[in-house]
Amino acid sequence: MPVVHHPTQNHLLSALPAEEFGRLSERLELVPMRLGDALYEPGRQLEHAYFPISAIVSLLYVTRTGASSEIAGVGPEGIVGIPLFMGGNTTPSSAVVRTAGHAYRLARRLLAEEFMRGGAVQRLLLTYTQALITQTCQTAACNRHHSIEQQLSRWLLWTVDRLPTQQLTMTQDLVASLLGVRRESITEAAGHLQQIGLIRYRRG
Amino acid sequence: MPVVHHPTQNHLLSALPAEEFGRLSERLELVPMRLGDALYEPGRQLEHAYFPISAIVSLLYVTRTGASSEIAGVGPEGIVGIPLFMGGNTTPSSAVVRTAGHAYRLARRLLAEEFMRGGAVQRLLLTYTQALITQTCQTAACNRHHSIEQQLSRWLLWTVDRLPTQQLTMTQDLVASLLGVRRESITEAAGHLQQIGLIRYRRG
DNA sequence: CCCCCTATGTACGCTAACGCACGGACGCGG
DNA sequence: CCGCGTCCGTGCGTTAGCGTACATAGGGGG
Repeated sequence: MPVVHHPTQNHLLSALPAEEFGRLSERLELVPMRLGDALYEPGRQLEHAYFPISAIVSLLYVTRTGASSEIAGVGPEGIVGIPLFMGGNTTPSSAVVRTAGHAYRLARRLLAEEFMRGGAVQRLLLTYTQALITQTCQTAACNRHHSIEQQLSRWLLWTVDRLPTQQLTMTQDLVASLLGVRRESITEAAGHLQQIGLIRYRRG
Repeated sequence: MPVVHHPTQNHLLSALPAEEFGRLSERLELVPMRLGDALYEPGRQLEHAYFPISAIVSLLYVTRTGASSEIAGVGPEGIVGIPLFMGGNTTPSSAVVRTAGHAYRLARRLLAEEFMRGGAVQRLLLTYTQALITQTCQTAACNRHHSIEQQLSRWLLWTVDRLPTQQLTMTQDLVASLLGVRRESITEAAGHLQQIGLIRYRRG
């Protein structure tokens, strides 16, 4: 099967054969994503799918009492908006931009049409969905069994794998609310990781 | 769209139109499922999908150190073997029979073929997959934020919803290993639930 | 250059859950 | 009816993480 690479930084898009990519490329809009932007909120109708280029997006599950936790993350390797082609038009989780950057945006109807053709687009999206399921399973297991320091480490490794540099700008407060723990616990864990020389950081 | 009900206790199968169900019904094998049977183990190639009728199956994620936790459950409303049509032929989780009963079994190739036709089978399977994702998200969030008693309650409610009677035969030890907690913690939580009159139980 | 806002560090008591150890009780098989 | 294995209850001490409160420190704007 011919796999052609295109000048796109999103791995899903660049793995598409020329034909499919050609159909889609005219419909893709390049949009900026600012830190904290909420792409989806639970219950709301989804209107677009997003293919991150340089941005990273968190899928958050927020309980009725306001406690939240990150279920999974999506970077340039994936797509935000899986429910659009899986069936429901809403999602139980919200999607928040965790690292600013850009993404290609595609309207709901166009994605659904292309998915229904059943070609490479469908196959790629389903495979990625399977990978995302795997990620949520890991998250669930980590939430039960691992210490905060372990979870922070996992989170950091996952994140720098998706960044151009090894540097990351983010407050401890934000990390804490993503992991669903106290800010002070992050201070402690990050302090320890720094002390044993695995990371360096300063304000911000 | 015509939805015809068939003499099948599996909700996915009975929601199929007559044509699709007809094609599949000859290929379905009725198999018994005993408590503790391992349908899948991580890394192993999957050979069959299972449509539970009366049985309930746990999807477990087991860490390298042996600690495990239930990611999701599958009863008569669903199917075990989602990776078969999503792409990968292996799964990161294992599947274990948690309540004995029966299921219809379908060979990998046949399920894939039917899925590729893109009709009602595909639509139903994808919608169910979306539902399962939702369930795993909830599990992840519960694992982080809720007490053991809350999680036990959720688990019990989910389970009796999928049983013919309100009765459930299971050792505390097994429940504990599913939830990924100590057996003693279950004793305590179950004892309290009994004390305030929400449940009754005895040995087994 | 200084001030203030925000982010980070630290300390203390509290609770949920853990690990371990053991006592007791139910119920099945002989 | 008796014994024994399995399952359930309980009681320790220990620990990770929480909630709260408050003390520093960096750094951008006036």
